[in-house]
Amino acid sequence: MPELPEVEVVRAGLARWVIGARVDAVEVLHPRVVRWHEAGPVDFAARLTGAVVRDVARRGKFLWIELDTGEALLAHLGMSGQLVLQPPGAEAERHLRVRISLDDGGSLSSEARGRDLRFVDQRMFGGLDVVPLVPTADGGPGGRGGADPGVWTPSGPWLPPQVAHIARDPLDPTLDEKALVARWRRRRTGVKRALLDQTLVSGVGNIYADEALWRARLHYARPTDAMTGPGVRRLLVAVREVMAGALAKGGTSFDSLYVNVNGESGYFDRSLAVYGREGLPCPRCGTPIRRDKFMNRSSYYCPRDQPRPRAGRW
DNA sequence: AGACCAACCTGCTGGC
DNA sequence: TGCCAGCAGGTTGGTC
Repeated sequence: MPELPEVEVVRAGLARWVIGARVDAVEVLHPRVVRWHEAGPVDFAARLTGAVVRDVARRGKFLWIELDTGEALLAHLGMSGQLVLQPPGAEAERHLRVRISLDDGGSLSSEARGRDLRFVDQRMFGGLDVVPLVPTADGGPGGRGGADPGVWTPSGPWLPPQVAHIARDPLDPTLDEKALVARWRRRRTGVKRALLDQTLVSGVGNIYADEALWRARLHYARPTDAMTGPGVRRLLVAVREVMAGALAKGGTSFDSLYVNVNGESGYFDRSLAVYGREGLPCPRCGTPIRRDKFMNRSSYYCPRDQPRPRAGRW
């Protein structure tokens, strides 16, 4: 479900409300959600209990809460995960998996005082872990530490080991665009596969890939190695435009499965040009949007603006 | 090394 | 009403 804009909205919400809070108690209601923590749920809870939140960082679709213990609570939302703040007495969500009780010691704003941080996840493709933060060669998380969505306030030069292979995202000012373009053109694959490859550029998922390809007027199967440098850069501009637009509207929600930390939906779904719009007119030319099965999922595109690839450089 | 796909889960919708 | 196929915003690990 959540792609970069949705994860960033969650990260910023957490940064706003939980920095300075102390973990009072941890309850793991479904062990599968902490399956990445090899030492098990009891150790998971013990490592968190008593820790104080220092910052909230992100790279691609991974986010982590930095703790004063030198470790971090790492989270990935998978397809259906949510991190929400609730009053402790609030009724348990149907798919509540982990409850983390926070105690602010009186230092937080009243809205966050004595809240639960809850991990809710229907399908459990997502999960939580408690991990060490290790120094990295590439100089920092690439995530954003501020409370405003997308505002660049870099955290320290360390990462959870599980995140080391994830590339920087298109909105990251320290993204090495020249190197990305070079890697992109060396790939021998289709342009949508490349967009979805988190080790090449991170944060792009099925929705924003289709939307960016529509903006750039590219068919999903266009070969990466036939693209020119300016062609790759044009596509990156389109990705940035779509993501920035989504961020400004609080992300994309088709239903209650995607919400921010306060349980509110974003409304970028109203701005989507092609995703989920099979048969509806292309906003640019009116041609009915088509849906193809591709990579075991759906690809939406305008058959007129995004014709199937032909030979030649572009 | 790089490309590609099945598997991991639950729940909802639509067709028969 | 029931059953079943198909589908959903992601990542991983395995094969080739």
